[in-house]
Amino acid sequence: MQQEKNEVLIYAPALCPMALTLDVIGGKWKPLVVYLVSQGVNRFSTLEKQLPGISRKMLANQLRELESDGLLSREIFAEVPPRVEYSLTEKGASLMEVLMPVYEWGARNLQHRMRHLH
Amino acid sequence: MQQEKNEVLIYAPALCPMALTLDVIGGKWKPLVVYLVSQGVNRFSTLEKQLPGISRKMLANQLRELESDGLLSREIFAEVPPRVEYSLTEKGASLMEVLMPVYEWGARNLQHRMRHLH
DNA sequence: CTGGATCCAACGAGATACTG
DNA sequence: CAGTATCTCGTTGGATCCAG
Repeated sequence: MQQEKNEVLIYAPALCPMALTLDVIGGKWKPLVVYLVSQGVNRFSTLEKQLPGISRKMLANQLRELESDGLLSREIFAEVPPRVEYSLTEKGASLMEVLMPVYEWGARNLQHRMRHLH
Repeated sequence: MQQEKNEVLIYAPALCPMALTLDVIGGKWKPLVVYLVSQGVNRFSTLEKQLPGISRKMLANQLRELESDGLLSREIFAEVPPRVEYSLTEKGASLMEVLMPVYEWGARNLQHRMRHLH
C-alpha cells in the first residue's frame, strides 16, 4: 500500500470517487431520505412526517438532487389533489448495497455519538 | 424490506448510524486526508502539499476531528524543528475497508461528475 | 399536496497574522 | 514546522408567502 517515494500524486475532491460519492449521498438528510424511500415511504408528506426537523425547502432540495443524480425517480400523477411518488432506481439500490456495511460499521463503532431523543 | 403498514418509525440524523458515519467521514476533505495518511503521507506539510486548495485552518480542523473520532492517532516528537506524525488507527483502518466498495461504486457510477483539472 | 421564490440570519470557510 | 486567533465574507438553511 505504500507509494513510491518519488511518486507525486495530487488529490482533489473533484477527482476522488470517494469524495464524489460522499457529495452525492452526504449531507444531513440524504441517507435517511434514500433509506426511507427504499422502505416504501415514497411521498413528500410522509417523508416529511418521518423526518422531524427537516424543512420543506431542504426536503425538496435533497429530493431534486437525489433525482438528478439518478438515485431516485419521480412520478407525477395528474390528479386532484396532485400526487407525486418517489422510488429507488437501480443505481440507487446498488448504492444502498455498498452503504449497508458503512451503516453497520457506524452501528458498531459510533454508539458513543448517539444522542438519545425523548 | 417493506415495513408493516402501521409501524411508525421516526428517523433522525442523531440516531442513524449511517448519518453518524457520514458525519465522521463526510466533508470535502476527510476521506482524502484519511486515504493519504493510510498511504504514508503522515505529516502536516506533506498533507498540505497533496491537497491543493485546502487551507491550513481546514486541514488542522479535519485532523483534530479525525483524531478525536479515533480514526487517526497523532504523535508529537520533541525535536527542533518540531515534528508531528499522523497514522491510521485500527478503527480508521476498519473504516477504510468498508469505504473501499463506496469508492469503487463512485468510480463506476460517477465519472460524469468528474472535473478535469489542468 | 407538492413544491418554487424570496428574504434574512447563522454558520462555515478563506486570508492573514502571530506563536511554541 | 505545525499550528492558533481573529476578522471577514460567502454560502447554507429556516421562515414565509405564493402557485400549479
